[in-house]
Amino acid sequence: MTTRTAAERRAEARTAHRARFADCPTNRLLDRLGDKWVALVLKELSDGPRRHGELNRAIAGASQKMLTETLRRLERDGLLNRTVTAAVPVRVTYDLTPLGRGLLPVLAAVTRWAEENSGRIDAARREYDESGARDAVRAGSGGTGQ
Amino acid sequence: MTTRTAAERRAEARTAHRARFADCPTNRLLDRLGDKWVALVLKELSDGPRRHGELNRAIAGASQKMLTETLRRLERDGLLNRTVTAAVPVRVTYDLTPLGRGLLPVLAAVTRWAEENSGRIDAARREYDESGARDAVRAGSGGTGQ
DNA sequence: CCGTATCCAAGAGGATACTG
DNA sequence: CAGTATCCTCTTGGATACGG
Repeated sequence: MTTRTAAERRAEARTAHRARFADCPTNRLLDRLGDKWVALVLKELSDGPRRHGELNRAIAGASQKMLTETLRRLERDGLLNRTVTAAVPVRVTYDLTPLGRGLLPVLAAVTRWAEENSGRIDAARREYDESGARDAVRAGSGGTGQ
Repeated sequence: MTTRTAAERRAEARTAHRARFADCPTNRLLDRLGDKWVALVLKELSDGPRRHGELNRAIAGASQKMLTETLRRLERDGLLNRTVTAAVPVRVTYDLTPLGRGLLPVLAAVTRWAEENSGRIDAARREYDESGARDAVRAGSGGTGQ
């Protein structure tokens, strides 16, 4: 019985596609960058090393938990270094690795586009929300429809 | 009674920071780009218009619900157009607007960096996971600690 | 063919309190 | 100062079934 239902075949395709998806470098990166506080942390560190407390104050919106988790993930990915200096009280500094620094231009490109076009996006949203998107219905000749 | 506790002042700072955060163009864009299927949709449409069914097959990992939601959001943001041709069955095509097309180079920059550096990230992760991150503890002289 | 509605599981993110 | 632990909420995303 090699006969699988259409539903089964679709389910298989899903699984296969998702496996590839999880490995895709672009999506992995966008996933990280999409983490709520990653961009802010990278930006803050772009000026030089920062202590934990400094980051905590600069990125006041993040809970301490989220800040720590974000820093841990970035450290694990090799984007920043965490340096513990044994003193009382202990001093912990974070700074970007060369790898992390290499990401800054990419982030800058995102930022530039975002700032140049956020007005257009807002305008599009207003139009969409008002006009109920009752647009562009072109009369078709009733083709095959595939 | 203008005396607020430290906790209250921190809570206020949080709220204020989050308001600014929500308006930040960069974070809004990263938020969209972080949506699980946005990058793939944009990539697929970069070659030209696509029908709903074509996207559904090309991006087999996404559920129909997510695909539709993704497309709606992108349409609302003015990044793509949705064109309905009245026929039986109905034909719906999506294609990038100039605004959406302008985003492609940014996405390309992300993709390029990701592909060039995903190996380094994987290496960093392996090292981090193995060596338990018992690194870089430099002996301090017991300074002020701020 | 295209889309919507419903239901549901998993995870992200946050508040708070406590430790070295 | 820096970090951990706990608990809780809300959002994301997926499965499934139905409607135009």
